[in-house]
Amino acid sequence: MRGRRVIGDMAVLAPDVYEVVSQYSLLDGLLPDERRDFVAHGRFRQVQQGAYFFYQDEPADLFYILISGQVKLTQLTPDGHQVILHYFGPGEGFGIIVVLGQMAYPASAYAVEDCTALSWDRETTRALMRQYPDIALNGMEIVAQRFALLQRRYQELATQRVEQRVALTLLRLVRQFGKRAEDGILIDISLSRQDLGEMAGTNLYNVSRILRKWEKEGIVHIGRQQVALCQPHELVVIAEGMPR
Amino acid sequence: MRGRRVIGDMAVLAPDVYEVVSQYSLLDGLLPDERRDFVAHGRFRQVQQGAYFFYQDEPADLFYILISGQVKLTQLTPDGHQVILHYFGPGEGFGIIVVLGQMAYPASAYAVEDCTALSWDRETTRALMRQYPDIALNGMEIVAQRFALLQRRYQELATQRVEQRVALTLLRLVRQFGKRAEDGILIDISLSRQDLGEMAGTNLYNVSRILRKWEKEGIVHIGRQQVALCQPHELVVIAEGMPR
DNA sequence: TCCCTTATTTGCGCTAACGCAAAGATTTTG
DNA sequence: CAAAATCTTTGCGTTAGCGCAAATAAGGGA
Repeated sequence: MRGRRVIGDMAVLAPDVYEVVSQYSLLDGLLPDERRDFVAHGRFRQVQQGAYFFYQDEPADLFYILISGQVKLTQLTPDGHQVILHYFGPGEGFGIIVVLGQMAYPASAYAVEDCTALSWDRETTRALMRQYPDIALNGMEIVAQRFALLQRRYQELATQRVEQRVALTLLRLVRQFGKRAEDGILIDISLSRQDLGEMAGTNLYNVSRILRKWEKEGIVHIGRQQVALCQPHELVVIAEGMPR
Repeated sequence: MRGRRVIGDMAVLAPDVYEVVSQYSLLDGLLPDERRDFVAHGRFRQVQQGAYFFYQDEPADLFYILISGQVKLTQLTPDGHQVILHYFGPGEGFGIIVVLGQMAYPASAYAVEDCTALSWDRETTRALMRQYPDIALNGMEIVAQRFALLQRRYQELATQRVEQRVALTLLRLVRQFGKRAEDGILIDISLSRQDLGEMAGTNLYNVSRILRKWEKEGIVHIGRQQVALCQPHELVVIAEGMPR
């Protein structure tokens, strides 16, 4: 992140911010000037590592597009269990689904690293969607994709066993956060066994046992809070098949 | 359903059809004439019991609002497991989330009973949303609610045990399809033990055992393909609490 | 550098849940 | 009305997965 100057409520942003936001598929089909208008309505916000963009059950009044950093979307159950619904990286939007309703955030957004983001409030978003209907339509498409993904994860949780779900979780994360490394493709986020458990619907003990087994089979390389895939194809086999 | 006359591609519909559709929250904030315009663009379709409105993986080109009957939204896994994502009753829309994207239906829509519905194709829907931006905004809200519901079910599946999930499933169904009856509140859809299992993420044997236990405790009345709740509050207790 | 905190591994016992099989009940069909 | 089909119940053996406990490893800060 480079600097910014604030003029009234709006932010005149460094060029790279515009780059990141305007490439988000929410703005597909808009002209450069329209994109600039959209970005100019966003308010700049920084959230430190370990802090929250918003909390579950709080009124949903802002949606965000992440510029830099990583965000974890979590849900806490009344009995203290936590579930990780999604990780977001730069250029992805979150809160977008709920900001238009009069509802509360159904989940909390936690800054895994120091983050910068732009935010838009409900009324601004509504106004922008009225002015540029493409934004609303693109929004629907983004939501549809996230919905389909969640449905699929629901189905997996209902029908697949733990080992397959961990494999599926890793494969999804590697598509989103994979970076080439010497020892395979590294999932470039801080990811504890606990985190993986909360994503795959199990506990840290099982995750540890499974990763350990895969490590011995040469399928993955694991370290503290990180996983790298050495033989992704083997994971695909595990994720799909495996007689029950 | 009363009669209909088809003029070109559009349907001039009996008043009760207009009633059902125009009360759907998708049309909130529209004037009666605008609602009529929207409804007039819908195409009438009948689907017999046991047939499908659409199949999973087929291109998503139509969305529907159900006029009469019941629809089950299901997903089939590669290894043959079925999951029930949702039941729809009259006045509810389905396929609405995906029709705007270029995606395939992520699930199949099965007619549990003889059904009648109106449908709109992608281009018509886009055009109507451009013309009446409220429709797009309402659509976002509907989607947001369905999304929050699915997230919650995901979380339940990940953290609650089977008995609680069955209780939660029944409580949700009773809110949607509950009808007063002599022996309590009947869930007025055809609902086998298998169906309940596919909703709650378990198998028919466990569902049978659990319902049987509750029957003996006087909490529910069960029959072939049906469930009535006698003491809903007891179910709430089971759904929430229960030390692990 | 050492200490403290946090993350990971692994053994172990336990039980919730699975799923076959077979019998019983209810509905549909010919 | 009998036979077939479908749905439900229940016994029973099995096991996948849970979660405590305790040891080990790896950072991070003073």
